[in-house]
Amino acid sequence: MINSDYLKKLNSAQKEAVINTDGPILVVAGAGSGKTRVLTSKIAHLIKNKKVFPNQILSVTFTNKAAKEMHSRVSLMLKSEAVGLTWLGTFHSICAKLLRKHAKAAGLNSNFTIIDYDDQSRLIKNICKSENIDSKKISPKFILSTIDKWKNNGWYPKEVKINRKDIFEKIILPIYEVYQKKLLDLNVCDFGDLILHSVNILEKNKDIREIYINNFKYILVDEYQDTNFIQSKWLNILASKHKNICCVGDDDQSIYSWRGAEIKNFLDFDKIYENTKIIRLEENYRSTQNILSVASNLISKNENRVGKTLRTNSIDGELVKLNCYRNGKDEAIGLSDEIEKSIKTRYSLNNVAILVRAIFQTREFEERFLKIGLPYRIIGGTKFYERAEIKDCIGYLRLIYQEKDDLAFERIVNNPKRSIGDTTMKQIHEYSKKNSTSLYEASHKLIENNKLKPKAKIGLSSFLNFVKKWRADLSIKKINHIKLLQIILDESGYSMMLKNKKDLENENRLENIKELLSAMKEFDNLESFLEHVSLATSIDQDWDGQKINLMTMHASKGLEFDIVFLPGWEEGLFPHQKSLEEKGEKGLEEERRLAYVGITRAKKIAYISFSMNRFYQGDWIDSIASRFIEELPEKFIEKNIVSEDNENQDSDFEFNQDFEIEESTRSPGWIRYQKRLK
DNA sequence: ATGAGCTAGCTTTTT
DNA sequence: GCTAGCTCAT
Repeated sequence: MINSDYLKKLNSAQKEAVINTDGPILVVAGAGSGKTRVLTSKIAHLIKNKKVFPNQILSVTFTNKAAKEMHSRVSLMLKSEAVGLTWLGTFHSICAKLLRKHAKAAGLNSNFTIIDYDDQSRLIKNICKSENIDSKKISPKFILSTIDKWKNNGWYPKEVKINRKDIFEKIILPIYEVYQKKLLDLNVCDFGDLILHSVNILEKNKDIREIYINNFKYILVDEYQDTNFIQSKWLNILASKHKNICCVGDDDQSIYSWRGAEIKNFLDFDKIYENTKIIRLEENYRSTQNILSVASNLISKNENRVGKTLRTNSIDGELVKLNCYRNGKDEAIGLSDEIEKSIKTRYSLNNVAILVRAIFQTREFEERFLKIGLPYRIIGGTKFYERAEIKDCIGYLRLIYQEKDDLAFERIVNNPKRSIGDTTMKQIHEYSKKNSTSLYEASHKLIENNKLKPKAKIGLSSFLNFVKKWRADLSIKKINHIKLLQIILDESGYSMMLKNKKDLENENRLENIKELLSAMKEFDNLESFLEHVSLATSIDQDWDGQKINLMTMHASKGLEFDIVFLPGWEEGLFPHQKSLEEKGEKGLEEERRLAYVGITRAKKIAYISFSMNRFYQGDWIDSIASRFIEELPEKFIEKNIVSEDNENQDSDFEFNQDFEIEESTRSPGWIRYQKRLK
């Protein structure tokens, strides 16, 4: 009975994690130990063997990608039985769903809009202006991060406990108060609100709480080490009745403390839940023994961790390679030469990754790859839905969908230009404030009352007429959301504006809009598309073709590659100076975990490198090898010493810095580059 | 209402 | 050294 197909593929620890369904369980899942397999098998097991209804299982992840991955894997196992897994999603999407059902209890309408950082920032700036707070003294960014911190602590304005040591907090608190009120007025939520309101509703309303704590017989949580206070509270409330909560995570991969994640949730799980069963997944299915040894050795330098020993049945494989370069450019050259000479023929470029600490580090490699014609893709960077042109499109759609959406109104009313400047906007704002109406409504009234300058009046009324027309297109003519956006782009003159400026950037923008239009096809209607957009950051990366992957180590979590390059291991850069300055020893440990994440992405070969000199923020700086390099176990490392200079053996190693110029100019990539020039 | 000119800041960023 | 964001002048 229990030996169903999906159980046969599991090792004993994994199986134990799957079949122990009842009571609190903490699965300590080392890198590459098959935690997603455990989670998905567990869902299958609950439905198939325990006869649990899919909608009684709450499965939470942090990213859309992870949720999608889980869903598709479960679907593969269960086929049609997986239908009805309605509560599988990210913290934010599940909270949004819950909140839409009970919006009234939080003082919202169920059609509230979820706003992003940009909108938040604009709101804060507006508030600072009207409250006469100099935004040079306290940046909106800082204000928002403080508010976010408070929300992560579960504090509404009234509940904030000011940190007396922080001189800014007492200035920020009144802003928070106004901000929070403004959000309700506008019928919008920021990301923090989704969870904060949800917790609040569950706490304050017994009837609503009962619905969910009865319904969620089983709760599964992915990446538990990344939860913050309010998220864990939310889980604790929901698990309070059945206590069948299974959290999976790896304390060694906790790299988001700066986003409010508290490993404490993970480390103290068994203190919160009596009789917690702790299961360790220590068998690694990803990396070679050598790679694993290096990673394990490094992470063992951390004090603050549960502690585990990863094993593998895999071969020792190649030693982890450690290279020193003269400068950043040489590093890029050396690395690309290695790819050309020995990697490219044996591995798919899709299985090669360069993982960096900070995103700007990718530039050096990009330049090199462009020069020698190696294809690459950058993962991360500016998010698709954060691009200006995409936000403009969404702004139009949002305003059409919801008249009250002042933030959308502000964004697009003068874009493309309709001669609506600051003066007009000020008038609209004042009117809307005085009469408590939306900006849209206020504009109407101002035109009716003939209060505007002629030029502005023409621009504004044509804009309003278009909006009215588009709304009719949507609600009366029942035009679908894709066609609607095309009409908008056409009639508003937005497309024209982009087409008229003929440069690469605008061509890119048009491309992006095309991509947006095609992404919209996945959704049935405008409403579901807008919900998706507000909770999504990127549309699926193109995995077409063979390309080297460039990304930050943060972005690489959860991924794996045959070949991994880890350049830039220099003091100041990695571990990053700021991290040490702000968080001291704790910061250092998090950086070390980041190194651990980086190394454990590699399946076959890992290359670590640093350079003696780097052009950084406009200056050449001498750099020294990262302290992490000294922590690497010599036994599993191959130092590429080209030099005969052995004098300083004790004070670490010396690398030959005298690369001959010809060496690099004769590289395969260079030759190809020369050929292309002809 | 657009652009020149200046200043500040410069880590990561699952949602 | 680069660039985003702001101010001030046109």
